[in-house]
Amino acid sequence: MDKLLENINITVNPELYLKNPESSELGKNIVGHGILLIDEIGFEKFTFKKLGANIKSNESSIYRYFENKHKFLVYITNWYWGWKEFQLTVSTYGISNPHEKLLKAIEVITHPVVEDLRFRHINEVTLNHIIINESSKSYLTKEVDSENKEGYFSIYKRLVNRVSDMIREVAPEYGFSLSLASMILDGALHQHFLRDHIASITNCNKTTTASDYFKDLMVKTLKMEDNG
Amino acid sequence: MDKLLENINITVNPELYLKNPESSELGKNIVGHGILLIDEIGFEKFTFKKLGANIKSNESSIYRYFENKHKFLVYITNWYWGWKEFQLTVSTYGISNPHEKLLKAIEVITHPVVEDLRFRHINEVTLNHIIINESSKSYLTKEVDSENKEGYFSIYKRLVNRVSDMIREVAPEYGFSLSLASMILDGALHQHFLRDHIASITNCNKTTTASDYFKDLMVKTLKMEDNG
DNA sequence: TATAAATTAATAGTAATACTATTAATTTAG
DNA sequence: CTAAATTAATAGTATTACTATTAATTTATA
Repeated sequence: MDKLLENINITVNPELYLKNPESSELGKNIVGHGILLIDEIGFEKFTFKKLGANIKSNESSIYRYFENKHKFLVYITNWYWGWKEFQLTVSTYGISNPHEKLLKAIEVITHPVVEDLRFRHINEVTLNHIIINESSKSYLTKEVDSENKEGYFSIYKRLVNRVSDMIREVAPEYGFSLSLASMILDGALHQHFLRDHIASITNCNKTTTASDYFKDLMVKTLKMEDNG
Repeated sequence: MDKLLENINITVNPELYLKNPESSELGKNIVGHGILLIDEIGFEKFTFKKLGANIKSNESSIYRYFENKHKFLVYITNWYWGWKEFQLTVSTYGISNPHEKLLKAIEVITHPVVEDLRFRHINEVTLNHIIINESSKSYLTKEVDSENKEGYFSIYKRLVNRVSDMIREVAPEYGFSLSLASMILDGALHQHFLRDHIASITNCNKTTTASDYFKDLMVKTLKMEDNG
């Protein structure tokens, strides 16, 4: 399988860019250093001018790739969820037991990210920080309905559906598989945020992980302990 | 009890304003119309200049009350959670059965908001929209740690703790009461958002409510059906 | 009721943001 | 080798998010 996975690349909705950033060195630099800069100064203070200075390129050159910083954020968010979906597919592929499969999926979603060397221009750990701290700003906008129609969130929706399907395989009679799946994706990010910044209102920390919490929640909600 | 409740007002951290907006007509106008304007155009496009035009007052007059629009958002978010905490206290006050009490709390948190005529300058239904769509922007910032120290989120944290306490009364052996409580508060907002904008990844709608989902989740997670 | 104090309004100004437009220089492709 | 495509550089604009100053109005109190 190794060889097969080497030349994987994550496909992102072409609506999100003017020129595919994967198609040139400058493009990869924009994405790679854009991620580092957003993590450093936050999305509000992030501008293409600053990014241009950062990569010793020009503001206007970046505008040839992305229309504005909002689309840039949606782009990297899509990339992240595409990457997660890929990991989910690979790591649950061989598992036939539905219980085991679902728990593995929860693990992939809730565990801290580690660097993926196959994508050298992207630092996935930093990207994960951005997803935790900034990604909700990509959909909490007045344009969410039109952007949803344009398919800006389709990768994320597909991922929720995959998890929902796994839930239904374990508990066909459970009526809230979509809500549970979407809550786990969002909730995991939220718990990670609280652990790092408002620790007094979460039980998640280094020893008790978010994975532990969500696996326990899943087992109890779907009554998985009885017939595993 | 009615008389007692008539002159309630919600106390918000004075760090958040320069002059208490409750102390004058202009101040109440700023808050009341600020809420309507944010709901109308979104927080990103909201400016004090536009709000000034809206209430036929001057931009600089608004700056006498609030340092910037971020503090304004934190202020109205605090007001909202203070108001919710008050509702929670009142509606669970007489209930001695812990199961019943917790389910009532979940209901208060997850049910759609209705207007509270005791606060005439604030439209709570609109404010609830803002909490769903914009409130996470009040803490997803680079300043979250220092603002947390200054007590910007203390009302919210107190509310999470109250719910967590109720959870522990029902299930003392459950180890994730804080995470569960914080997830319900955040998750309820998220499910409401999805219902309104990305409906394909939630089971919540007019007939199956977010309340139904979260109550079911609570009952199963804490095994409340066995010994209620 | 006069007058001082406090509040509110109005005007002007600034650095930065989020772009667009144009032209020049460089690279790449057939 | 030349045309096309890409990238860089420069300049410009409306808006944002404020600050500072002064004037007008309201309110409190002696």
